[in-house]
Amino acid sequence: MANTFEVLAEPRRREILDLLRVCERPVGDLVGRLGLTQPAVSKHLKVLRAAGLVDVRQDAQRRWYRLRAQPLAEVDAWLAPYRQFWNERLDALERHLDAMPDERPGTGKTDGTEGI
Amino acid sequence: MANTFEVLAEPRRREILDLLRVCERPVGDLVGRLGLTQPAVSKHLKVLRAAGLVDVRQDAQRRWYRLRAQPLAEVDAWLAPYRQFWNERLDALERHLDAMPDERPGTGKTDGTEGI
DNA sequence: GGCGTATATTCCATATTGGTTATATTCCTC
DNA sequence: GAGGAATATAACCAATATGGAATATACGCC
Repeated sequence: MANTFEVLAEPRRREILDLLRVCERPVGDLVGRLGLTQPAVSKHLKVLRAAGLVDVRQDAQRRWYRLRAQPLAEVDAWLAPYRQFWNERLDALERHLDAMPDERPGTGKTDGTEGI
Repeated sequence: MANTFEVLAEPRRREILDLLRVCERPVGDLVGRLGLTQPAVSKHLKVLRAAGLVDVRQDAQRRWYRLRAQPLAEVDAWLAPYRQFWNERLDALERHLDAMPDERPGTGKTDGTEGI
């Protein structure tokens, strides 16, 4: 496993991250909210820990899990060049609309700078 | 499958997307660049197509595959709330470093307290 | 030290996936 | 219409991940 993308592929693990984004939580809390058995949750947490996506803090028998979002930056970085790509699509739509006979809702200004 | 995250979990599929981001390509081209067998590539393309991540255009026997980045916006949307999160961390680190008495690494001070 | 709680780990059965080989389909060219 | 190129599909195998039940471990408390 070890790869962030694979780790995120599991819906349950994304749920766990979503929960941990709100606050630090012990395993039992996650078990209750996810409707999974305790071993299943522990296993997912192990995977998340191995990927550096969560951190543990031990407090007696309880272990508080905390989000570490940093590895998600890797995903974000991979996504970055694509972002421009899907913006292009939107821009194309926009240009298309702009190119239409000047029927802009709102401003009637035509200063000629909109083609940029 | 069908879920964008799961589809992206495969390194080979991300490679395919990376290649298609550059330009539209026929299957054979991908086969050559990935060093995979043709059936393997076709399977990945099928998965990508099912997920709406690529589009096909038929031209005689050749099929040109093209990127459709839109589903990646879904991933981006999931990532959004986390983005703030990892910025916080960096900011915290920055504040931490700023708050330190001028003990920046590289100042040559050797009082032996840095092994923390 | 024994007990109960909270969590991790092991073992097992099942399911899915990615790859390979072989075959089918589609379309062009001769 | 026969042959060949480009791609898709089918059948099969090996590897792996997931979930559950049972068990082990760690810790605080009495």
